[in-house]
Amino acid sequence: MVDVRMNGERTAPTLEAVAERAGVSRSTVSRVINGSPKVTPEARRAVESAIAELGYVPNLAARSLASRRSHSIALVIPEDTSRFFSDPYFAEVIEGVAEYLARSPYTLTLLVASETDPGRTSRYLQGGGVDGALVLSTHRDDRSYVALAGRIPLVFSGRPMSPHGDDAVIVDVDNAAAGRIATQVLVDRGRRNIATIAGPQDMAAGIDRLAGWREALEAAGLTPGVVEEGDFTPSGGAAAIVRLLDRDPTIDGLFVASAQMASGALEIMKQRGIVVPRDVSVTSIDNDRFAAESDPPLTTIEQPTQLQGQTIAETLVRLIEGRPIERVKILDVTLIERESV
Amino acid sequence: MVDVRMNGERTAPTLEAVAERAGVSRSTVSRVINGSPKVTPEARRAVESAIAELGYVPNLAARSLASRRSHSIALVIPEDTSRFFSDPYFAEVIEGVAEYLARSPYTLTLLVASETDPGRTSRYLQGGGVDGALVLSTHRDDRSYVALAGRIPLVFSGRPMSPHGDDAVIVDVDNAAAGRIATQVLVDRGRRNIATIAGPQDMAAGIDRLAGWREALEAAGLTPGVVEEGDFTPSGGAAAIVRLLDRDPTIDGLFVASAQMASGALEIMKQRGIVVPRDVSVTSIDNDRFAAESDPPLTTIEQPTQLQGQTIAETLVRLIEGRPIERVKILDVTLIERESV
DNA sequence: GTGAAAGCGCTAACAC
DNA sequence: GTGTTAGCGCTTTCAC
Repeated sequence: MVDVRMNGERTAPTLEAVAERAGVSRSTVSRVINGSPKVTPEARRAVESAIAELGYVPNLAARSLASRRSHSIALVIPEDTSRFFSDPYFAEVIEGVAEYLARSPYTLTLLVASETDPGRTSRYLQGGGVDGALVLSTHRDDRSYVALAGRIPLVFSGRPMSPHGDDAVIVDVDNAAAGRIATQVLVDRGRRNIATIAGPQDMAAGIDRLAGWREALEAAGLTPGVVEEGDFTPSGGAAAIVRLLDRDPTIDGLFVASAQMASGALEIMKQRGIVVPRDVSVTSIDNDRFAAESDPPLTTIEQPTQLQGQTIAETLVRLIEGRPIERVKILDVTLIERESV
Repeated sequence: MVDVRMNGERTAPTLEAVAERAGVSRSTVSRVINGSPKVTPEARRAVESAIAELGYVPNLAARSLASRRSHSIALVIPEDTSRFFSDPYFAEVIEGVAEYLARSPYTLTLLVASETDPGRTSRYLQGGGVDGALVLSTHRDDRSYVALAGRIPLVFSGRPMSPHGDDAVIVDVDNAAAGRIATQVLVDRGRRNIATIAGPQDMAAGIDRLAGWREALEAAGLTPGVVEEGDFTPSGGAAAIVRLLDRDPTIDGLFVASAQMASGALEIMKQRGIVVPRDVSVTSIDNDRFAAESDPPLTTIEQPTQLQGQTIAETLVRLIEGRPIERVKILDVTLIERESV
């Protein structure tokens, strides 16, 4: 039987067409496609050539309807798009995720969360289109994602801010240690009036890094210097240092919670004739281009960003497949020494 | 009847459960979900509250299997991930796409093309998981995508390099005009020995911009200066200007095919004591942070990047829905005047 | 306006 | 190892 249509519209070949052509049943075709070992070499070859001749491609919807798994996972992009793309951190996480998944049968889908209709994203995720999702934590209200965790496999990159039960799966870097180590460097350099430009206090990373700064100071028996909050961006850092110097022009040490903010702060300090590190020693977090290209280059904390990406991906896949996981995994950070202290 | 399982595993409520609870048929539920007008207000309310009470979410796989449309479109990310994220151009295109789609029933999926298995991406796209795809053109071999155009709705952002029939749908900016205008500025400033750092000659944008430069020079009766090729990145631009000055240190005008390359070139020129624009006038293409933050700020060509994103999205949606489209759409560019000429 | 019935294209027991 | 038989959860004619 030949497929003839009045309008010439071609229909994509189905698994059934492959079966007919190869002279086997649909089950056998399905087995070949899914790599089952229970197929004789002859049958396999017959099916494979039928597939090639027909240019057959399995229908994903049918497959996942029947098997109840899509073999695709989502990485939700919750921030406004422009911030997401301008922050090298996200790019590295994604690289790690993509790298891990390339070696797995899972496809990565970056889901741009609609700001206009937040429910839409969560509906999509619950609709079975993906087997699970990766959520990069943000300051935004992440309650809806936390709630989702009970319905589909979910892994958070960074601790979510919303109250989450003891069941949220989280991969985070040791932000408190990062703050502590970066501050300790300042202490070790003999700095005594150590201020900080903290990250947003509605983000876990912002809170934990500030806590680390405070801990290091207390451990050293020093009085914490002034604190100003920035939004993790260069301009936020610039604005923060202005306020900070207004409040206390006598600081001799400064811990900045992100390299982006530090680069903004450094520029203002240069304008004001403050020489780093002669007048003020500066340390930061993130080993990205902002840290390497600032003037002077920053002594900073490197987070294993790509590893974090790989780890959230691996954890999610294990979660989906029911294999054992660590519910909370904290990754270690490293000190990178440069000229800013 | 109550859903009781030995293992306590909860099953997602189906459309049928909603129908039962609302006391209507499955068809009616389906009509409500899909916004059909042929439902009485009472039936609609009954269904809606049943949906809310059950927390029902339609199964996407089943829906698209039955309706043969997924209401989701893919934006294929073909470049290596890191380049993709470091280029502000892509971010802006995506913003445009996301903005348009937010107002439509379509969901955007960024598909990270697997380098290890190129066929995988194209199989995914053919598998019916998406109704169509957006492809950002690259220097990479894009033959596989061009071929795909015959099988699923596809819109190219930028002219693909591979031979494409007269049926490829393309949205591009007027790169030739961009090159012409940027070069004309140099001519108007009285520059006579005008060189260029061209983009990669295996990318349409690189080729067209170089052609524009040449056209402007010929129209002005000037002999084209030296040409060096860069890879659109700052370091590529730096390397190119070194070679270029080696070949001809007497240039008084320079057209650079991307702001990123121009920022790299500017740095080298500064190092060598070449003062811009006193010694050499420079123009470029792209109005991004590289153009605005370079020293001096660049006179450059602004491409309507976000509009391009909106346009490719709109074109694809129209294509999917069988509405009329312009097969090739060329967007106009604008001159931005700053201090580099 | 509403319901019944017939699939969409595939996987997954189960029997052979 | 292979085929047969049921669905997966939804949309969609087609009668009513």
